[in-house]
Amino acid sequence: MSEKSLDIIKKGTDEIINEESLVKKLKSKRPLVVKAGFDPTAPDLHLGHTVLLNKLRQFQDLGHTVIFLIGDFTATIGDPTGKTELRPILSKEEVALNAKTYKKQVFKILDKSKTIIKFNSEWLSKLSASEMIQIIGSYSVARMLERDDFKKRFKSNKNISIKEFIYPILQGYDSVVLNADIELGGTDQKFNLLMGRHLQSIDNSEEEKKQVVITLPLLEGLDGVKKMSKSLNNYIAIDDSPKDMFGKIMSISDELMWKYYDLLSDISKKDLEKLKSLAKADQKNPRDIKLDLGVEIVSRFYSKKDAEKAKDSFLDIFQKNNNPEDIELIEIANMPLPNLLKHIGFVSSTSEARRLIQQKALKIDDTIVESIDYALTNKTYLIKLGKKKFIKVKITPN
RNA sequence: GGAGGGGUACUCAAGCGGUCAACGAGGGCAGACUGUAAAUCUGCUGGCUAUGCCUUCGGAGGUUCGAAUCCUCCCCCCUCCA
Repeated sequence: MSEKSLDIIKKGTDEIINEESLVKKLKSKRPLVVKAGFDPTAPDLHLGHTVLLNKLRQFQDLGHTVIFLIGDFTATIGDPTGKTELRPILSKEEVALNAKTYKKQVFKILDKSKTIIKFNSEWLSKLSASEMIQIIGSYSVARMLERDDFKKRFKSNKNISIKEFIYPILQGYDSVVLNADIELGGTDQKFNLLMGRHLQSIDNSEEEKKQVVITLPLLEGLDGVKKMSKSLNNYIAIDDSPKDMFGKIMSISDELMWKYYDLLSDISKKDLEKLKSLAKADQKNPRDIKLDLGVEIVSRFYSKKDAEKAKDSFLDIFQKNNNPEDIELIEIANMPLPNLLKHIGFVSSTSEARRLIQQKALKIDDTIVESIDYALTNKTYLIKLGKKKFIKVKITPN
């Protein structure tokens, strides 16, 4: 192992437990088993996931094997992290379908030849009750309550299901089964990741038996406060079109931009500091720095050309206030405006459409619509709702 | 098993027989200002065939001219005791 590979691994991590052990493992020269768990729901990968995926990719490039673990069994329990709601249990078919989507998206980043996809139902669903009890018996309630989330809920008299105690234990047990050398996860997963170490060392407490835990910073979503996630709808999906991706990046706050640079861009710490000071000294407009970030990120998932195009189109629409040139055209039968807006999916109810019209958010052919009763005739119209939604509608006779 | 407290819209949280589609805060959306940034100001924030109608206050019944508000049963959460 070279010093360099350790540097690569360490870059952008939050914590490594423990580093000494990591060095030892890397020195062994054998391909290490690097595990990371994923939820079988919500297969829409977003930039938050890419922080982790990029790190996995680095391990692959250094010759190690990644186990992409789909927690189809544990998902039926519900991870206590953050929100408490129990998730709906997915059918086998749904899980398979989601896994397929994962594969499609995840190999935009990971090296297929060095990735093993596993489902933890493979072994967890076969555990007998006594085996299960044996495993969970190795941990105590007191230690469970060390976990911040549990501690808080316990203190404020919120419900904690016993089931939730089992989740981290099973996740840790996955590491035992897979013989994981290293497990990666977000900082919010630290407790769960450490559980792997605990379980791996029950029979043999040598440090070498334990997986190295590497936590990565969480990426805040577009709101700049909460973790990027699909359920909060504050995410930039890997699958977003170049335009959408670019637009979303431009909508983040300046403050958040630096974090995105740090976690998502290839820029060196030094260059980043330089950019920051330039911005601070008013020598460079933060907006332009953000434009560059947009181009860099979009380029990663599409081509440089696509990224530049997205940028140009962005500037054209929002700086020069032009309409995009490639607006979709649909044919539709004539109907009252609120219904039409609902029909084309711009709003979820006619009531919402009415409200928006009253608030002057609707433009037809670049003119604000003043009345809900505005009637369309058999022509083609350019409809703009809010700042972002455009569509051309050709009204056909009923 | 016993005693008590509680379940209200996306979240928190008022209301405790009519004026409640439900105060307030947060969030979200739209408008103004801008750099689709932040900050700020304004409005909106159940649905519909829409100045009216329909459905919401854990669930099911009931009392009443009228219920989120009262009664009965059930479900769930919390606290204390066992």
